[in-house]
Amino acid sequence: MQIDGAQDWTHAFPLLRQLPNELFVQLRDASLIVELPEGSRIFGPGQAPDSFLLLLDGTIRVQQTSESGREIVLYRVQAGESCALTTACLLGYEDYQAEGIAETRIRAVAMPRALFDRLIASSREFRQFVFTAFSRRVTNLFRLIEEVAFQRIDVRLAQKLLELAVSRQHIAATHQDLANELGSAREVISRQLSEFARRGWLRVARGTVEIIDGSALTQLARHG
Amino acid sequence: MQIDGAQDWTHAFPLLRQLPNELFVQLRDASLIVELPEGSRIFGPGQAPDSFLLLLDGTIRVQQTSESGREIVLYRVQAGESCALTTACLLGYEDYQAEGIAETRIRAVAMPRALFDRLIASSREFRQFVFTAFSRRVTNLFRLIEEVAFQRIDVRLAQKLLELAVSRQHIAATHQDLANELGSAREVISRQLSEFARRGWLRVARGTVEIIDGSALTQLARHG
DNA sequence: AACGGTCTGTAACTAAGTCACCGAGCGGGC
DNA sequence: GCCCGCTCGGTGACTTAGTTACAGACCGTT
Repeated sequence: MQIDGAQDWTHAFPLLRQLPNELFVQLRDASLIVELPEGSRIFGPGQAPDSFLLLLDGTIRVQQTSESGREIVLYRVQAGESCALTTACLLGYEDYQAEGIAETRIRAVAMPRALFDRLIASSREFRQFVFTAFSRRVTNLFRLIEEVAFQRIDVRLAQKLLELAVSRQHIAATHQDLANELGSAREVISRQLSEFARRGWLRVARGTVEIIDGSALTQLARHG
Repeated sequence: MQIDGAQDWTHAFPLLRQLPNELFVQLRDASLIVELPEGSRIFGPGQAPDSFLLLLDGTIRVQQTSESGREIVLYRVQAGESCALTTACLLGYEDYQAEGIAETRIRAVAMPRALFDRLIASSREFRQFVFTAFSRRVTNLFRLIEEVAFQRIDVRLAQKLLELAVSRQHIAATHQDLANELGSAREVISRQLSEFARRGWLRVARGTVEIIDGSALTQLARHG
């Protein structure tokens, strides 16, 4: 089965194409494509989602803010992934909330709750899809807890810089941005960056970090 | 529908009694009751579960250990709850692991994976049960991350002491135990306890903490 | 060129974690 | 009882992380 033109968003979710024909049609027809500008708050205090989201384009940053204003990024949802975890949580058990922010302009399929339930009920493939996404997220949350609790900040910063660099050398982020990623404080990050710069591993300029010696960072990141 | 005698474990899970008769019978017949002594490792490096657990009696402690040997308790599974999160994770996406330890002698229903899948597929009630458990756990993980990242250790210790006390005054735990609960270090906990004792909030003896002024602890616990 | 906002640097301080060591308490074996 | 060994807790010196309170640099706008 093929769907053509503007309607065909299903290429982004190969797994869903394995659905039985009937369900596939339901999914295509009952789902809504939503677009949101960069910076939108997708969910969080005051803005609970009423549907299950499949992200087509863009990235969603899920983060938490403390009373004192410090932030930490919990995870990101990329194109081709579902917002399973947070969505299901917010749908299922209202109580406490993380915040989902569109990091870029995003396009997503919003699946009504009833359809989500029907799909879970009727498709082994869809269940697999959802549970795999869940478990990957939870795995990462476990890792995050371990890192926040036990890992040194210089190691975590090195990891994060490498993660943000991905083959580029320039990272566009303020020290505050990096602190928010790690749940640390700006001054702490500034000091660490100065130290890295002193060792010749990188250069800092207003709003950017340029990686010079990636392998040194990699070594530190692996608990060097 | 009623089941009598030794077989009837379903009273612990009222929700499951709402299942359609046919499924209920399947569940009862295909599930196995397992018993494990205190201290057993239920899952973790080297011991993955092959079934979904519903806990009838006892508590399971889910924790993580760092390279350096420091530990942190992620959550506990109590009687009447499912091990949904970790189980599903370990089943779904093998990679990283927390460790599940029987804190007491435990009795649980082990549901084969195939049955779990069948129940998810066929029962709205069961889906609700599983997803609610999931979302509650994830909510708590989010809270844990926030606390580890942003909360002062004295506040966290006060919270933990109150949680462990639950209307009793005596807590049987070594300083190391308390440190493991919070993902902190023994010396840090010892110092905090000394300080609490100095203020007359509690008394410490080898292996126990006796709470004297619960309200002072409560006040601190609420970020006093 | 002046201005206001954002971003970064710095110093002094507190909190948390680490390291190394010691001694107290406790239980078992004799 | 007494000794031995182990667990548990206390302590001081030190490092790392986070906080507070600034000051100054940078940048786009007017």
